[in-house]
Amino acid sequence: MSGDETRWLDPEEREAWLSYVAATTLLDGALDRQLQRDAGMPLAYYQILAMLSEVPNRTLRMSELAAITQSSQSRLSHAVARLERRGWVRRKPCSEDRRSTFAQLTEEGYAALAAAAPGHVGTVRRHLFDRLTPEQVGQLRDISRAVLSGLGVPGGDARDVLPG
Amino acid sequence: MSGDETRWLDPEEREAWLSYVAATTLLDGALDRQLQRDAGMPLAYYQILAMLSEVPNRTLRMSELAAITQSSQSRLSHAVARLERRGWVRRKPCSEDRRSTFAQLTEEGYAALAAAAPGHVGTVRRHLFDRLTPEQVGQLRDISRAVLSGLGVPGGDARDVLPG
DNA sequence: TCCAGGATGTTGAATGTTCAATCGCATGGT
DNA sequence: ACCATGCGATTGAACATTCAACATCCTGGA
Repeated sequence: MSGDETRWLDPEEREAWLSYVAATTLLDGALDRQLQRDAGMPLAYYQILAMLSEVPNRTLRMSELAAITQSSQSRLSHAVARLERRGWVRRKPCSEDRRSTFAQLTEEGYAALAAAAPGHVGTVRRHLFDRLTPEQVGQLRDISRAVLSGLGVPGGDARDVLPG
Repeated sequence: MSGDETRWLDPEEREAWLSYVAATTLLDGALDRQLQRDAGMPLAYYQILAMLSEVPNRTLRMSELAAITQSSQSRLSHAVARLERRGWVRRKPCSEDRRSTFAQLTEEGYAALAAAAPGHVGTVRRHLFDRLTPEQVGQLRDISRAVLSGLGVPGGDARDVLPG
């Protein structure tokens, strides 16, 4: 608002930032390409299916699904529409609150997820966890949580990848 | 190739992974929205302008610019086309190798970048560095570099944000 | 010299995401 | 009971990215 008091990044921060940006961009791209190539879906869709797969009845309200996948409602709505066309997800109206819609993973959707999971997890492992020490895994978790707490997300947990 | 030997994520890895995915997704979204709102450009375009701004003559070959911004050539070509329409970047042919094209930051582009930089850096600081200890900044750099080394990127450096 | 193969860059179509507007429904206050 | 307000979800248009195909040019070897 008033004077020019921008605090620029110091050299340590700058290096960390550049490495971080490059690493996340490339990692994201690698995961996306692997899934697109081997399973015909982008990473965002895999995450939707994965979240649904781990929940009772494989069903969630659209708004809950949006929250758990860090997606806007609009984005999720478009995504579920496309997943529905592929037969991987089914919409069902909610009788208690008729504004709500349930999204349910179909059998075909579960099968597609189960087929995609090993390749996806393998890629995550190869590109990320195989290169980190156990200490670094903990550090990554703590750093991520610190960022989340600044974006209005409680330190709670969630689910992904596949059920046990 | 043979039996089902998928190594799933253990609980530590799983937690780290879920936190990481949520944090990067939300951080990316926050940075993108801030820039779009305050400067009318997505983060990817900011990074293109920032890289050009820190290089002699504010000029790079398209392929170099693609490499330094972790972008595919196609993506960069589309992006530069749009930046050119806005008057922020100019293309120039390369006489030594006529397959190549130079991309040069215009004065207007530099002005747009300079106007956008304080808000962008402020957002990075608020959402990321203000929440990390100095140790964690170093950890983040090391983790990112470990990932980069597994994706065919040398541990070298690069530039971003703005020149000094 | 000639040409095969690789490098550089662009293009169009298909796909995915964002933004703003909108619709129907629920809730709480009067 | 009424209605203002806000929530849940969807839609269409604009925007951005990916993928495959293409055009152009360089390079090295026969």
